[in-house]
Amino acid sequence: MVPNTKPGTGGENENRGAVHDLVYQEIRQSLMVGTFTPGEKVSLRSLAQQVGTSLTPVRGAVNRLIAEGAFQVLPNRWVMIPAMTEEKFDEIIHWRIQLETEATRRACRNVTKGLINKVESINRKIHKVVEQGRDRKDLLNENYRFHFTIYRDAKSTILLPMIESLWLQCGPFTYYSLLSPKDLWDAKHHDAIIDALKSGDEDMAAKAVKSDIISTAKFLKDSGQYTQPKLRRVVG
Amino acid sequence: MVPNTKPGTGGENENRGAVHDLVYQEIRQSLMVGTFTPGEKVSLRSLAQQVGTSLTPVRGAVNRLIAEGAFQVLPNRWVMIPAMTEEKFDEIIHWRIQLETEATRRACRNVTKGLINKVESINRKIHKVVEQGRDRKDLLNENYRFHFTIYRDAKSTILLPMIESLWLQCGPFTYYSLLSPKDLWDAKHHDAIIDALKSGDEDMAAKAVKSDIISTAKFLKDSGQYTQPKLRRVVG
DNA sequence: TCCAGGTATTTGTTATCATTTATACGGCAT
DNA sequence: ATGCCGTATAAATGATAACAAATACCTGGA
Repeated sequence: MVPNTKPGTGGENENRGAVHDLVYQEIRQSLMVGTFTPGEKVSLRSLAQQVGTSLTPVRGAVNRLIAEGAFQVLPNRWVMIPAMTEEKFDEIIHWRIQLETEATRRACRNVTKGLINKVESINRKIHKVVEQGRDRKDLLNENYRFHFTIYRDAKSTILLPMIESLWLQCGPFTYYSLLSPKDLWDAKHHDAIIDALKSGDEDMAAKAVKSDIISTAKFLKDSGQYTQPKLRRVVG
Repeated sequence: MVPNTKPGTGGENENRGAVHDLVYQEIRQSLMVGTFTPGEKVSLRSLAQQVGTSLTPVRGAVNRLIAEGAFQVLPNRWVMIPAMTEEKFDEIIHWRIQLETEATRRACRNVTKGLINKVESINRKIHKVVEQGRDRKDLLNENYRFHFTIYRDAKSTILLPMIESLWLQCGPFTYYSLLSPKDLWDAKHHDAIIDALKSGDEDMAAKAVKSDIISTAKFLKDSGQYTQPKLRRVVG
């Protein structure tokens, strides 16, 4: 984060006119990586202080995240990370299966060598991280990259935002469930997905993705808890 | 729209603290009712002038609408009403069927006399408007109310926003297709939906909703055109 | 007549300030 | 000691101004 320049001051940042996008990405990343806990309240001012800009771009980013379901507005007009319930989680998983299998099918139909290479590369990295043990944040990021690299090739402006929204809605919960180290999540279905992409068999690809989602969901449900802390202030 | 009060001026409006919501509703209404045409560019300042506020609340509303897919951001950072293509339309219809049948099923499961009364009342109004001829704007509004009165009773924070988004994305196109007066759209499947709700038969309800969506979509595809004008300035 | 370059206008973006509203804290009465 | 009321603090919200970039327009030359 660069700006916070006075109105008149030129500001020595390239890529001007996109600060709220950077803020959006930063908050989104924080959501995916456990900086916020479900049920936690956040204030625009603390976010602004965190990212080092004024409120304006933060408001833009937060508004977008609210519309995407990542944040929730309380009657007080305060913003919080939605709590997760089992019912909600099951519903999200249900629609993730519907939408993501279809996206995978479409990606399968116009599969290219480039896609294969990209997902194989990402998958290698995932396996390496899993073997080496820790670093769950990287795991979450790479898992996201793995799936959305495929979904993007579905070339659908309808599907992609809906899937993104669903991921965003279970992002914080996912991280906190992953914290409980009973088992270690491995990306064991990823290879099946890649094989299906290689063979161009969309039924197989859809089945593999479904298995991946279900097994990950089961893993989360086993290790996660729906009780939400509601403690923790975001900054000082 | 009331405000545009100078910072110091008190401003004699009730319901303060929700201006951007009003703006959102107003723009949304405009989208549903044909004030904007697919492919048209809109500027924040003209919108602000239209609704009589400063840019700030407009920006909030527009950001939300962008996230919901109702607006689209061009590389220039300009905002436009997305154009509709046949492929996109088919995809939207496909998912509308999936999501709305499920929402209807859920509403059917916890159906109440209150819901029946509400939808019957709305449906009567629709039939009256259809008989009397014109007034397409009212027709669109009441049709929206009819369906979402049901969907809201599905009590799902996951489903409802997704369905809203899909409606919003085909809103402007819907109106413009409705302009071509080859036939007149009638709500002929609404009665079947109501009957199904009354009997609590969720399979029947789902089937009725699916028929409604398909027939409405067919109507739009017959009368509508995907070519988008791209003319028209929003105001002076 | 058509094209190029420069200026003016439009538009988005951000920062700042004023206002309002809701929560939190502290004192008073019971 | 506990509950209620008034003040203080913190929060979102809206308006405005300054800036940057892109577009539109206008002028001059070929």
